[in-house]
Amino acid sequence: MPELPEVETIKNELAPHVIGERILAVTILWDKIVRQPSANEFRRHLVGQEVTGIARRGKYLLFSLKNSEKLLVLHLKMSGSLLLATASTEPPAYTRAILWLDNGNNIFFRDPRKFGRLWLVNEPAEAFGKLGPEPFEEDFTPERLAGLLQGRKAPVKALLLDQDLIAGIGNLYADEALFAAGIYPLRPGASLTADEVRQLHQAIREVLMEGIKNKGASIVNYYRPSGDAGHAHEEFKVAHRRGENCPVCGTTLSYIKVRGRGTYFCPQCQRE
DNA sequence: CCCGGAACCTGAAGGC
DNA sequence: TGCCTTCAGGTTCCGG
Repeated sequence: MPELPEVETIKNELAPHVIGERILAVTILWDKIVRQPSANEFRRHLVGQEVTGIARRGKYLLFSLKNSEKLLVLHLKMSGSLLLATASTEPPAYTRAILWLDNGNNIFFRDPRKFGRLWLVNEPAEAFGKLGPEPFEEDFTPERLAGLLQGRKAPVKALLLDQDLIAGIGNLYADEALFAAGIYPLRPGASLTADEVRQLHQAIREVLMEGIKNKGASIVNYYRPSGDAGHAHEEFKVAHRRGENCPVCGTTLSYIKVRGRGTYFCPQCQRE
């Protein structure tokens, strides 16, 4: 599913079609997609509201409304996408919810695996609790990263995926960042030197920035609101490149599982 | 608190 | 072809 660069792309490309538009109707095709409140209350509160803005926090999207203090919060999880369509377009297969807008730019929330969720909340924390710093905010410094890794025995890759520590990094960009920093994914968090932490900090920002520039990575189930693919995966060095060679040294890339997640790295450039 | 694994879902792809 | 296993970009819950 979308990680930070994909969610950022969706936000950017959705915004001009959605901000200032009124929600004429809400269709929920699978009730459990609405996490809070009930599907009925969710629908009732949103109908007639005007969308005034879209923001991203980590991998969450937040829609603000004109005549309500409440926020519409959304998470796409593994397989969700938001597709824009005109009123005449049929909802694609696996559409779980639809927002009908008064300019005909309806939003289809498509999600084959049914992991995605919607919330209507007074405070963002009701939807996502505690989230770590945004990678591009000023408060995310190398020192802050060092503090987050301090005393942690878990693999550094697992820590990068922990949204309580840093918001927005997912499985693909974690692999890319560790490769760019030359760090073996199973290294305990606390074992990184100050220099390695600095490199990792810079690598995180670089790979995420590159991902945004390329409009996200379309490996499975990621589409931009237009239905187009992103291009970030074409630039990936190791992520999801099983059996291929390291673009730096030519060594065959390794594949292991870290906390159940497929992990790609170069055994030569990222030594134990 | 920290850590690792299972659970939540469905479909596609690969091996035999 | 058919069947079985593995894999897929995430989060949450549960046990140690």
